[in-house]
Amino acid sequence: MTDTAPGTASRTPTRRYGTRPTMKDVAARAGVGLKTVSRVVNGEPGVTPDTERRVQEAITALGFRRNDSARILRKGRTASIGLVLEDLADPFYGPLSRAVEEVARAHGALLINGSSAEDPEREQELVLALCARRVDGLVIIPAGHDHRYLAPEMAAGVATVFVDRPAGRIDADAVLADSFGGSRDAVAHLIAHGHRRIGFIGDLPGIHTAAERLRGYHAAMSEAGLPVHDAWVSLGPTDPERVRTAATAMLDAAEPVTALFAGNNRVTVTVVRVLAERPPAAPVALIGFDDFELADLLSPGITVIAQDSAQLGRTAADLLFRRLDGAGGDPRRLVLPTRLIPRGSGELPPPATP
Amino acid sequence: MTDTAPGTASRTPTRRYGTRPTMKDVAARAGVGLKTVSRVVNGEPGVTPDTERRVQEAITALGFRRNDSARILRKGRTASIGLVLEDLADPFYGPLSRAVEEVARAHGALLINGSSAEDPEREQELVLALCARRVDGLVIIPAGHDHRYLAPEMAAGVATVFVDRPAGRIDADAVLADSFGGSRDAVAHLIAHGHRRIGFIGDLPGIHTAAERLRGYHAAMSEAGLPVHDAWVSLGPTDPERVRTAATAMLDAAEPVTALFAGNNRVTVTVVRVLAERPPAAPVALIGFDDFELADLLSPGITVIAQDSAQLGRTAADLLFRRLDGAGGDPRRLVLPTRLIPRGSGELPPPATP
DNA sequence: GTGAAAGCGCTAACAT
DNA sequence: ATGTTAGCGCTTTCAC
Repeated sequence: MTDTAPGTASRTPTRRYGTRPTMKDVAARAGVGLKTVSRVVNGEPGVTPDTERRVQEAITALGFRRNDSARILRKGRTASIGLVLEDLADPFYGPLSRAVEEVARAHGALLINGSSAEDPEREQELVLALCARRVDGLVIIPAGHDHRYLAPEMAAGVATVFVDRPAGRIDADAVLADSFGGSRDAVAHLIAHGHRRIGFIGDLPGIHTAAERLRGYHAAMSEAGLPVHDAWVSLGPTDPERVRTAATAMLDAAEPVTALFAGNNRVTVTVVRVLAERPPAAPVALIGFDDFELADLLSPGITVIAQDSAQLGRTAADLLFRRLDGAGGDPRRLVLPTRLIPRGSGELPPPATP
Repeated sequence: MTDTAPGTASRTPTRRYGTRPTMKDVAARAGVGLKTVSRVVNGEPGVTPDTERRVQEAITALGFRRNDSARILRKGRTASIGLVLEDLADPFYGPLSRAVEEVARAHGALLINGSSAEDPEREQELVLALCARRVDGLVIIPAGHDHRYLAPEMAAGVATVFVDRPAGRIDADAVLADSFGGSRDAVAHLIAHGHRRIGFIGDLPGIHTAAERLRGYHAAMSEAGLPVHDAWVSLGPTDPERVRTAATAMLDAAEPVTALFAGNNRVTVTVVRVLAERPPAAPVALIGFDDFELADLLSPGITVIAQDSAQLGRTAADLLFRRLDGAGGDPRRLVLPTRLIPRGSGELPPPATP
């Protein structure tokens, strides 16, 4: 890892790892003042081309790189924003975080991010760590329901925007998809295609989007004058086992559901697997909330309620930087529309009843 | 957003946003010395329960949060690592970055990440920005081919591990999947099932993995004594249009290929679409490098060469932290095995020739 | 056009 | 058990 000049028997003079040259070192080597180095490094005017060259030489010779920690300490702004999401590996959040990053980049800011793993304590821990780093702002996909711990930080000037789910017990900017409307559309679509017994398998009821989607389901059913049996609704964790059990129970009941509405992409994928294992003679209709790759290539294609997660991220980040640029006013709540994409599975009719 | 004490007509004394209380402020309010506050904040011993309580009260009353920029400046270590990848939205990198994050978290470090968008300049810009922040270490999925710009940083003690692709023109740790072996296996599998004319559609030839996969393709063909026609190989960007054109050309040629090997997940998905649009009478065999969700639910299921991207990330991060803990020695290159998962598409025979 | 001095908020080293 | 002093590497201010 260390290289020695060819023909040199002894090691090159020991260079302590972790000790980096500072502006002072560069100044000494170039024979100029500290401030002149600072000017060159930051491209400030007022330096002779000749001195600038000498400083540049010293910089490359020494391998100098400005220490941004010191700079941040002095300037107060970090040019970085924090992103806290639920799970980096969830495909729904990929486009979202990428969009946030693009906006941050356009504003010359770095992205620091972490996953809460849907754990409120971990979310708080992460958020406060980011605050200690003095990020200029935060984009949060909340896992918890009580964000009062953020009040002092926000009062101190940390701009904060919540995405996908609103903040709990605190007033803050939020950018959401229309979970209620999208779900109502989905269920109404199934009803329009003749279904009367429709099941809903959703995420944990504590999660805002899950509750909204359930509300949309109930709204569509009641608007159509249809009853909802307890056995048709299942809320819980989205692990395959739970979803599989729930779906099977609804499909094997005495009066089975003829259509299913899946509350998010993970649920949908598991339901697709369950349906694929059942006799194709009596196909079950399915609509899933969230689009996913290859949904169109399955047979039948999976009808979904699509929300644009990149748009969600972009909108949130835009709002954040507007706040950072001094935009005042009350906390805003932006709700983005969803879109029903019919692909076949949501248009299957119920089995003919004699 | 601002609240006023009830019964107070005038605004509370203007609190400048962005000005946060410091340890000095806390010390003054608690009537103790600065160092005592530091002790309490950092949980160091040597503080009376009573003074500790007074300090804690002052901390919450003032909304104090330690400024980690100052701390970092003083301590020299940032407890953060940087991750530079190609595209946060690519499903292949989700599990990888999540694994890196988990390891970082286990070591009490934060993750700062950015996407290079497969642009070498942007990669360098990002890496150097992270170095300026004095990250303790870097995990890099390189976009460029010349990483000599990193030499001064590495000499200064920034631990660096490359993942998925090796570093260019510099000696550094790398954790790779066995692209060559996996590809050879894939093509040998197709040959074993009777294919003789096999097409390869891969990524840009400058990308290390793409070159290795091409090499594996050639190795398998030549080991079987089969010729390779130029028209059977297409390397280029992975956008759908390019892949679609390449696949169509190979399939519609006078002597069409009877099987395709797709060089990565994006290519595979497009090829699947192309094949789905063609007459099902003469099915074309397909193996894809990289597994992807729902590959088993398509009909036929898609046979793939799977690499464990989470394992790749975990291994890289583990190595990084071992380096940070002082592990010396020459740069290492770790190669993780791949696994062929037969699902149907790779086992289709060539059309019967009379 | 250039540089010296002060200080950002914290921790390390040394008093008391 | 607690406080004081110095200084991390930079930017700000002001003097030359």
